[in-house]
Amino acid sequence: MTQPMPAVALVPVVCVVDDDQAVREALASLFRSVGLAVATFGSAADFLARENAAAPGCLVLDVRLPGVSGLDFQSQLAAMENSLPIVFMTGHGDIPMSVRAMKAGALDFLAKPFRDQDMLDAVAAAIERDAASRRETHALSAVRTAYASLTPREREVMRHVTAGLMNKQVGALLGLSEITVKIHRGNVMRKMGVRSLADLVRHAEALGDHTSV
Amino acid sequence: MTQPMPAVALVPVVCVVDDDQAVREALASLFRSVGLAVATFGSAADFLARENAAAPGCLVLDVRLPGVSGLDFQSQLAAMENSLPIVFMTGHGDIPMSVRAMKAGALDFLAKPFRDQDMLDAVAAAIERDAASRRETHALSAVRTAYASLTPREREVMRHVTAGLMNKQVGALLGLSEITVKIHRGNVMRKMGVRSLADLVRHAEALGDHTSV
DNA sequence: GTCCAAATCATCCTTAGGTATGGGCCCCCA
DNA sequence: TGGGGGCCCATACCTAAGGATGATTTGGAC
Repeated sequence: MTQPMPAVALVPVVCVVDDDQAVREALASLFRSVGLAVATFGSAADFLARENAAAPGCLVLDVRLPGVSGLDFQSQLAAMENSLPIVFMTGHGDIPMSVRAMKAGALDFLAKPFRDQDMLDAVAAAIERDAASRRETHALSAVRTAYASLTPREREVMRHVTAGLMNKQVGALLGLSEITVKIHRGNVMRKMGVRSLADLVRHAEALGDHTSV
Repeated sequence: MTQPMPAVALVPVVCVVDDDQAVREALASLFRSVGLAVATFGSAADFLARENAAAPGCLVLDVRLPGVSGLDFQSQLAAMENSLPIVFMTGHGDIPMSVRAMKAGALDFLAKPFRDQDMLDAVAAAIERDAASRRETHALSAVRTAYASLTPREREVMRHVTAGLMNKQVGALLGLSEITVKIHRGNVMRKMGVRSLADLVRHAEALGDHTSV
């Protein structure tokens, strides 16, 4: 369906999942009319089996799907840490359904028939959110990689240093001399790629928000 | 600083706003049956004029209200920075209405008739969110107060110091001698109530997340 | 005019942090 | 049986940071 083009990997793709081919084609035409790349799928399984699964963009999902429901599929995607923003659409939805989807993190929930512009607005917002999410994830991944290169001892020292303790206090806590703490601390600064304690604290906070909590 | 507040101020209150007195009484009875404090209002204006407006809790709001709609009222509350979580209910709602409410931050949106337990669950979740929000706000208010006591110069120094610059670099940027920067820096540490640069950086981050963005 | 807070700078001293050099111990793996 | 990595410690030296004391200038409040 899509050509293996690595260069296109950074172009946001609107993934349309609907069992009605006419709907898929209509939506694909709509999105292409505003210059968006589109990939269409007839089922959740087809979507999961797609190539270029790491591509940015968003997911336009019919609530009623063959096999698994759109809401359950949303839960599955969340469980597998797929953070692609979802725009739901439905022809026979009700309020509890839409509320459940929104509470589960859906970006929008459109009842058919919807105006084309509403769908385009929702998709544009979803793509923007995905881009922001990816920027944040990308920035964090570098910090994670650096942190992974630390030895256990260095991580202990980093934890206490970013907590505001002095080298001598860290040494007392860990049963080390202040000199050794200094060495570990220097290694931490070098491996984490920071040149100031302020930056190290910020990196530690970014890691803590996603790992230890 | 403030007058001693009555102990009831810390008990979460469920504020019910509905123009139908029968609905108000039924909901009040429901909430009281599980030990919750309740206050009922026949209109948005009545709610805004309520006493003890700073009490924690949540808001149970009918979408259809006399005068202003529940959704517009939600926007008004957000504009006046009232962060009380809102549980909507409606007898004649539709999906776009519920989606708009959820996107605007509503905690839940229940279509009448709803099960009592669903309402109780929604209110319990809303109260919990409010409590968490107030804990965070309370922790931040102390930092804000401390920051407000800084002089303009001290804030500049704090900004550069938390950015990771050395005293001499700050001095060069601000056209000051390193000695002066040290004095300002010491004042910042004292006024902000921190004893380590790490804590100062964290406080600066907490402030920045809510003030500069 | 006087008082005070803010802002500025200086000297002196102490502590803390950073780096370099050198060495020792232990464990795993080629 | 090496070598390497992790971990530990020491001396030495330099820079950075923090605090104390003293002082000046400026601008606004009383």
